[in-house]
Amino acid sequence: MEYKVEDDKIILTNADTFTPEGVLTSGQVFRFGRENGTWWVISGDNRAEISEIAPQNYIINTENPNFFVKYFDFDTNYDMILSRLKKFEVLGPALDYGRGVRLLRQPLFEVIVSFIISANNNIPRIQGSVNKIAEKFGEKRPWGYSFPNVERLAEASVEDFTRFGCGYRAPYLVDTISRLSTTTLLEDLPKMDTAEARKTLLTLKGVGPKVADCILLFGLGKYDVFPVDTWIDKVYHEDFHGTETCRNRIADYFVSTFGTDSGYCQQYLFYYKRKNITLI
DNA sequence: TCCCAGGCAAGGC
DNA sequence: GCCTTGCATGGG
Repeated sequence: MEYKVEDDKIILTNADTFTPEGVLTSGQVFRFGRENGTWWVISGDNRAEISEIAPQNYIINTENPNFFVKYFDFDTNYDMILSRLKKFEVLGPALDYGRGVRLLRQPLFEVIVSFIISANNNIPRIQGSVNKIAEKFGEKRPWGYSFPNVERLAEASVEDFTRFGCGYRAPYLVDTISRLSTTTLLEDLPKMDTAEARKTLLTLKGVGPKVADCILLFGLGKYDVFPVDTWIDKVYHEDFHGTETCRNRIADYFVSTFGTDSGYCQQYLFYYKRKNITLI
């Protein structure tokens, strides 16, 4: 796969390890859509539109090409990751099906808010809540609304988040956003190793083991984690025939098996397990 | 009506 | 430490 950056676009050729479906509908991002064949995604204060101009050839139109090169992680070689994971026979179907999946490098604050909302929730509802947050507290742009920064979202009340459909997570959001806006945690977390960052994240309201792992994976680029939700729980019992019931121990099992490829492995398995559920 | 969704906090032991 | 319970809300 090769890419070329121009002023207002990225040109992607021989894209054998990238598809819009794979990166956008694999449950790691909540502000995206498709309009007559063209996919769009908003991250932070940036928007991109992805068009397929030929098989495995895409044009990504955006005002910030450099942001999206990093966001889509085009400098990481997925052939290497796939060849390592391919040695595990049980992963075969998931790797074939999810060949276009990549792990996005997303803005930390947006990931923390989004995944606190994700707890015991379903993806369409999460999308609704995150988009309403942007529409009420983000900056209006020609292309829509940015996701608010921490200072701006610290103005939101429990009632606001309840109105956005966040349910019982509303007070957790207010508490955690207040803490993030009055400390240097958002600057400090990226400097920590996985264990220290995880321990720190677990002190945030609304952040337990699974949400912490999602933040580490999607917002901090830590790949030695394996978020275990209800779908991965099914994978563990149905496909790996595991006997543990405690999700912490299930996560430990996967990390000890897949090491620093755990995050990638988890995303392929999650995407494959939900293959009959369409988000767009 | 019941079950489910990218689980977590709080309380009891 | 581990185990149980309550929890908002919309969709199947």
